[in-house]
Amino acid sequence: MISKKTKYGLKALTYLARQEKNHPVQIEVIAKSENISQKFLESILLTLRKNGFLGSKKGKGGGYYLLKNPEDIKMSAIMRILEGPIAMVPCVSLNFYEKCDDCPDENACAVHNLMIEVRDSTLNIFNNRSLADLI
Amino acid sequence: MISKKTKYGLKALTYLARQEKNHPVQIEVIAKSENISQKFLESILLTLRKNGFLGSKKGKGGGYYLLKNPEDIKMSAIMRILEGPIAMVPCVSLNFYEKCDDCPDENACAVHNLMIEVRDSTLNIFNNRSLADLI
DNA sequence: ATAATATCCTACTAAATCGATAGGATAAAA
DNA sequence: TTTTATCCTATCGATTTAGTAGGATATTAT
Repeated sequence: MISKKTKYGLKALTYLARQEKNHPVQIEVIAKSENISQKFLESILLTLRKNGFLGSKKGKGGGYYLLKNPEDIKMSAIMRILEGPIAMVPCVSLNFYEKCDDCPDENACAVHNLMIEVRDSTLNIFNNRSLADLI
Repeated sequence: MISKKTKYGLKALTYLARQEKNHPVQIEVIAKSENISQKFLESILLTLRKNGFLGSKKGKGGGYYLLKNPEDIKMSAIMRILEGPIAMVPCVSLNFYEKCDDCPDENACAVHNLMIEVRDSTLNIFNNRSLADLI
């Protein structure tokens, strides 16, 4: 299950992807349109900006806007920033790898190989879908 | 990410799948072999028994054993008992469906359709793999 | 009978995560 | 200089996670 943070972030990004490029949208507008707590969304958009997906403008007429074309923003990149690992176990994650405490040998772990398969199939989707596909 | 409960449960099930059928194994033996807290594993095996995957025997020579052949135990069934929904959002779950508070119309939700795709690809793996495939 | 063995069951707990909320600082535009 | 809107840090209640404690129950062996 993904967190609300991730879900709200995805909805906000698709909202922005539907706008004309470089036209900033205020947090309040997105929050109301998507039924999201404004303050919560504020923090989500902030992390998306800090990670290079969004630009922002302060003052009147300000807001957030996409920095790239929706076609050029891979779902896998978004998911990793918002949700973290795509894999179901840390020992199988490509970007957030961690060793399991209970496994002396990863390759001997039955769970390991199944989870690699799941990771690959999920990644195959997220790598081949862009923000443009969500609209 | 799956919980430790799920991971430990899977490891314990594969341990039992490697035994001769109907030969009970004590919690302690599995726990030590797989480096799992015995008390924690106890509660996991209990839920697996209550959900029809395992049988148990008390007293000396007792323990847990599989009730079906490993080939006949689908990964999807195990995952749903141990982890819950396979889907990434409740509104896309087949067995644990819940409506999203923020979505007036599911079919209009951009996230929804992507998550259906992910669910189907994951389910495709879990439905076509059995406990026997983990050994 | 009774002692030993191993599951059964309920309750509790510390730590982490989640989904926010509060309140002011900062920058840009009118 | 006022208004607007993002920026930033800190806090918080509720829930979940990963266990732990301790005894009740059932089975087997002596």
